[in-house]
Amino acid sequence: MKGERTRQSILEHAVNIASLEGLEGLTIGRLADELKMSKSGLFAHFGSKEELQLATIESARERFIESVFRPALKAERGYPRLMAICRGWLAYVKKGVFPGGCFFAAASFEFDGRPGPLRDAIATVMDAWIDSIEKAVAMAQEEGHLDRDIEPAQLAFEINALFFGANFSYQLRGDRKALERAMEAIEARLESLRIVTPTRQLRRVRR
Amino acid sequence: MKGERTRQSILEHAVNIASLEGLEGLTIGRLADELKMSKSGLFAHFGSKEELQLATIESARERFIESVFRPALKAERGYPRLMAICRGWLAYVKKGVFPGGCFFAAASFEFDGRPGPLRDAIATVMDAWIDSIEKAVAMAQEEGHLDRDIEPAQLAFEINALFFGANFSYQLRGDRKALERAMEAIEARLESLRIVTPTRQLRRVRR
DNA sequence: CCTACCGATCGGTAGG
DNA sequence: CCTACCGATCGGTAGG
Repeated sequence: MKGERTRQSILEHAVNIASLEGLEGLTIGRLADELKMSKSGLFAHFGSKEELQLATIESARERFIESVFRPALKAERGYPRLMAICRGWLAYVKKGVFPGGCFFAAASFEFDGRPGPLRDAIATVMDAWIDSIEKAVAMAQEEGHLDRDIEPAQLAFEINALFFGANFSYQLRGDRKALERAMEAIEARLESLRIVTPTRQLRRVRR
Repeated sequence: MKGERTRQSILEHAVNIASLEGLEGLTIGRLADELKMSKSGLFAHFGSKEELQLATIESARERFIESVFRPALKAERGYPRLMAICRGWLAYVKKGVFPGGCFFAAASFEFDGRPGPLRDAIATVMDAWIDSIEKAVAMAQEEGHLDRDIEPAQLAFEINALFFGANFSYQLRGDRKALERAMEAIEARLESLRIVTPTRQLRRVRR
């Protein structure tokens, strides 16, 4: 039990370091120092640096899901949930859920040229995430909220690109408007694909 | 003269390594090994690792400009040049001008959380690049090819986001359609802004 | 451009 | 969880 608590606090710290300095910039010595543990004591929790990195990715995945994906599931299927995902993602960057911006955007670019288990783990998380966006798009089409002509994979690609572009402009360029720019682009794109039924419009006007 | 040639060949190799493993993953020992030089012989060209990294960024910038920006200047001002920039960027990823995908996308995400001269150098290159896109948009508006209502900074943001999203999907996810998806999104967006029809204006005014 | 070094830090191990 | 250690590699220097 206590070992598990220690392990969790190590990983929370590891995720924060990695989001700023990269997963390769994460070193056991520094992590132990900052947590006032011995290197070997910390090391014993994982067995190898790669296992530590894999556990760090998994911890980051959980934090991401709790912060962005799970809250969005409270919104109604279809257009509202798709919008909740988008607003949630931008809010997650603004809130600084990871101190260095989106952990997975950084990890994706860090490992896209390095084959191995770390790259595979990151790709698996990202595949699942893009798939979640695609599913939200498909649901919006099924509910009759969104034009069926658009391929879910295409729209998911575009939405994710605007997320990454927002993270880039916000974190590197310090563009305070970056998150609003992304939202504006997403809204314009979704609006152009939206199917507004008369009943729905009436309900909106009355509200 | 000969020293300069050696320096250039060191930097070309350094750029390739850094595009795959990151600017921090670039080490003097490995670089010297692969170039069959002594560490200290290579080191003497730069004086410090940071100077090597800064020179690597500058070398990558030159390669990028020669590959993407300068060819696009041959296209006519306005819409054609803006399209040439977009096609050129996607072709540059497809051709593998840098073996690990876009050097500056990777460097941006690697250093956005690490203040210092390297981050500043990368930010300066990216600011200039985004500015080039903005200028191309503004010219297209001046030439009467593009709706003047769109803010150049907004459209440049969107185009760059689609570039980064394409690089991500292509490099990490291995999505062969990624570059076409980005082009499709860019074309759809530009097409929607291309000519201001009376109908469109009416709808806008009413809002 | 080289050989021969330096102290610091890396991931990891032995033994408790 | 610790101390005490290992070989390898890091950026960098001295001297030629």
